Amino acid sequence: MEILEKSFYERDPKIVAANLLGKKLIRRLNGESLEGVIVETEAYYGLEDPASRAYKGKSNYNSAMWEEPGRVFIYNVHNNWLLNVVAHEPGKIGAVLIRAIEPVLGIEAMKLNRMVSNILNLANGPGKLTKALKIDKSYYGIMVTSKHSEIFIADHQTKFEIGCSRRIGVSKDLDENLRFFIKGSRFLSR
DNA sequence: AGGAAGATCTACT
DNA sequence: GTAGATCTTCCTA
Repeated sequence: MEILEKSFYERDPKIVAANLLGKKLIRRLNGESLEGVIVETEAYYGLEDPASRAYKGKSNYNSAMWEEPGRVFIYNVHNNWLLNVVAHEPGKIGAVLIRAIEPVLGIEAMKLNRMVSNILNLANGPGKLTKALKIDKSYYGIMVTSKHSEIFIADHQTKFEIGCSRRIGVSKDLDENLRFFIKGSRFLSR
């Protein structure tokens, strides 16, 4: 198992979003390892993207989008924490939202965190997967490129086709398909 | 003090 | 599949 390096995230957000599909999201919790395969992502840009948290300029809660690629960027919407990874070319702004994972390890712990029993309903949405993995604002800014992090992303061997569509739930979207997903996966958010 | 938000749950057609 | 209620965090004034 190989950790994705910082250079992986130093590219256009949509490239990173598409390439994160099939990778493994790993969460260390109380000596246990909770793992899932990323099956759905979305790319977000900076000042030119009306759906982006960075659209209205830099402030305290979104400053991570300007900073080092490979850091965790977390914010809250409707009582849900959403997990992003900072991703952009040098000097630019951007992040990738992780929208859904397919649970592969630590499933019992995830069920307890979510209080549901159906695996298909464990982490098939951005707010659901943070609950399943017990992720919140306290992890803001940590690097996902280190094995010692509580959250990191590793390479993983799978075969699949990539699908893409408009972003979900966005009131003002760009004229481009910026949502990426594994075709045929049963663990997508819709 | 007021309002908006990249969502979720439930209940329905 | 869609519609409506729900609610915390953080912005703007």
